[in-house]
Amino acid sequence: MGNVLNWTYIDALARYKRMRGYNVLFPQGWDCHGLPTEIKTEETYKIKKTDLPPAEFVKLCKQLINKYITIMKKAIIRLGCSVDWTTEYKTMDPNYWKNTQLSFIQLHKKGLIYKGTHPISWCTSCETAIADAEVEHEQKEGTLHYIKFKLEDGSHLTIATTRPELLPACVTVAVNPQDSRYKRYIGKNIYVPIADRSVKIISERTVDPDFGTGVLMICTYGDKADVKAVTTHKLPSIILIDDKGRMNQNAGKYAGLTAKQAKKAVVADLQEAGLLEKTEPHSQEVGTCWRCKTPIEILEHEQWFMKTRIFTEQVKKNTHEVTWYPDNMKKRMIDWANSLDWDWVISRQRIFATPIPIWYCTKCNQVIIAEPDWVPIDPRNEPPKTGKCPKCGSTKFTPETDVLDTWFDSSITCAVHAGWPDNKDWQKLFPADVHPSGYDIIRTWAYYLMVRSLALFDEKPYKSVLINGMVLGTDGRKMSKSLGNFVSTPEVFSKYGADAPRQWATSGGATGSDIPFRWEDIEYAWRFLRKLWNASRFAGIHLKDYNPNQKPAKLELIDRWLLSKMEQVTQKVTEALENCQFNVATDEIRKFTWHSFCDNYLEAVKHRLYQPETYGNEKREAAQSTLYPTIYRIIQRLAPVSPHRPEELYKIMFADDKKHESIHVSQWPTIQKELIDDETEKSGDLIVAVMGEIRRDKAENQKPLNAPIQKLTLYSEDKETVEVLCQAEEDLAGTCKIEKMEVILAKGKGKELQGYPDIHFIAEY
RNA sequence: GGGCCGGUUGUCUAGUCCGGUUAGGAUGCAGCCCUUACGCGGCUGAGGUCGCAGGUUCGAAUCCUGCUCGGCCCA
Repeated sequence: MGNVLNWTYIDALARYKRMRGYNVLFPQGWDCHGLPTEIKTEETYKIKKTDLPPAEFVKLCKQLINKYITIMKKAIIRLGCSVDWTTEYKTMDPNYWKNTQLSFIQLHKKGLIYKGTHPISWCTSCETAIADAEVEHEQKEGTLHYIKFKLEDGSHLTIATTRPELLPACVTVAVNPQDSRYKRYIGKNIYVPIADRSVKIISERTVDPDFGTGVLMICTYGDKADVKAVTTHKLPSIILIDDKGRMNQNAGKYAGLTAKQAKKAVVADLQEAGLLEKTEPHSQEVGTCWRCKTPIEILEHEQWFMKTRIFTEQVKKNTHEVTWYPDNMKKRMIDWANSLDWDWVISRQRIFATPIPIWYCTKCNQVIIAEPDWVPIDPRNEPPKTGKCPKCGSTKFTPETDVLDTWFDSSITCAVHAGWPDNKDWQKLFPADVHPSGYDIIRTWAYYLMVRSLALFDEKPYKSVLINGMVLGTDGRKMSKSLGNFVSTPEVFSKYGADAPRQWATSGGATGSDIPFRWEDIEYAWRFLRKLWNASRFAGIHLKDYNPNQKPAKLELIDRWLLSKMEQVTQKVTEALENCQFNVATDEIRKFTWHSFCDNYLEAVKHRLYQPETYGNEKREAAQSTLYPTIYRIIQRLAPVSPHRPEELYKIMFADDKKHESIHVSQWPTIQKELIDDETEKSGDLIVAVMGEIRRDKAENQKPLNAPIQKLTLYSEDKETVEVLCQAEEDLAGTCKIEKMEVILAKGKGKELQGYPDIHFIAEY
């Protein structure tokens, strides 16, 4: 149902803008690459990606993702999204990843892409980098070792660690600046045993004084906190462990041992030196490989980077220039940009992704980057088109086997949709007017689009961002298959069609907020549509002999009341949609339709419609010429949110007269100011209040609603009020079955009219 | 630990930016009603110290401060 939410937002906006006369470009692309697809493929075919050649594995990934695209496309069409399917593309198609590679080459030329080392999570058993999403966390029993670190004055501090084998990689010792026990040691040197060198004690407020002794050793790298500390304090890194999990030459005499063996040896040596104070059992959360459960190591590896931090100020400036719906979401982007510690790591050690168009000369190590006219190209299958190394002339090359981060594909979508790089005039459609997104990916999609667009084109990628929240299950938690609070979209569609869930999506909460899934809300939307259908059917019966082009009839107060309200509501709905306040728009349409129109107006004119012989044909025509534009207006305003039912009604009731191909290309109503009149609305409200009061009175007296009232006497001391009541006497009497009615300019007698202390009445049955 | 969002009737939610309406709607609950569109309906009613404590103001759900409890994202 999450897709229903975000797709409804986009489609409602597209349909609304189309009715406002815009030639809306509504493209659709499928983001295919990435880890989830690889994992799903492995699960589905019960294989490991290393079991077969990369090209074969990619083929399976494609098959699988195509299957899901078919399903999703069906759902989008079923939802009624007005996508222009001629624009459809998939990021895994060479035609698309050609663009991704081209953008890589351009950025490389601009000097914005470089290679550098970076800490990454690594599985020493699978010998591969793994993404954060692949790291599982499990509770493990370990041992906390208390180790003495000597100070220059001969005293010592004791640190607690679960990984004594990392002592040779200890780059600093940290204490909390608030900790009165250790404050005075900050800046002093301390001697690291085993490593046989001194480090400086630093102040770090993330150190928990209650853990162990409150003194923490920072190693490269024991955990993510170490990575963070190294970055913030600009510390060196000493990598101890190799890709297979063995100690390297940095471990000195422990080189060649496994981490486990090394731990044993180090502990024995510490004990011998009298530096091991004590040990105690300790339960801790350990990151493990999702596939083989081996504890992960954080190692440094060479990666490709894009320079992003140099754009931070520009990103912030442009973010402020973008309109955010809702506005507070821009903070997430600003905070994110401010918090970035390092540049964007764009390489991935994976298979199903856009290849990095790079080769290395086997002889002289020269880096060869593809020329713009070579792409799309997969270095894993093809040598560089020059044939020989430009530096040494060698003809042997090693391909770059790393691939690009999926976000490198999707961070050029705004430009690609506009026609870049093939259409010369792509800048006409760039920046995009709207970028739709869930708030959970502002830090990725919205951010990467911005930074890439600034780097490539020196221009922001979008003028506005439309944010949708998450769909919550009936238990109030984010809806997901694993939590078991999942409701499938086809199930909802089969029970209620598409229009009702769309209304649920727009009315479930303010734009950008999470909305809970509730069957009751879908049902309400469905009942509303049925109500509209029945009201239209009723109107249709009475409009059979109505000619929209006939000369306008003289309207009664209640007619003018409805038309004035209709204009006001149209104005409110228009403003709401202009600001992407879909909930406000939907509420206004529903309230007007159900209450003002159905409950009050229709009931108030039935007598005129059914009995022209009593009330006169002119009054029937007045009702007709109010009904007709009102229903048209209702379905027009509803069309962007719930497109199907309004279209059906349009075809039945209006198409012959209005002659648009569809209601969705009809012109959005402009406000007819001459119909708005505050006095009329006030007077009409009074008449509606009297009708309500009579209903109440009948209910209190246990009378049926159509029970006749022999005589109704209304009292008011206000002359204008009396005039208004007299003016609507016939509609009042006709609606409430009042046989004789009297309005008296005098002090009140009888019951008070609710909300009008000046008006009293007596009903005689 | 950092950031953001939220706490409004039994339940879900609008309103908060820009202070003043009888705090709106839905659902649930109770009562009544065959009313020439709709009983898959209509009418009527009950239900709220707007998280807590201060402050600003003639006036606070709304602005400010602190606290508290949830949720999400990032560490």
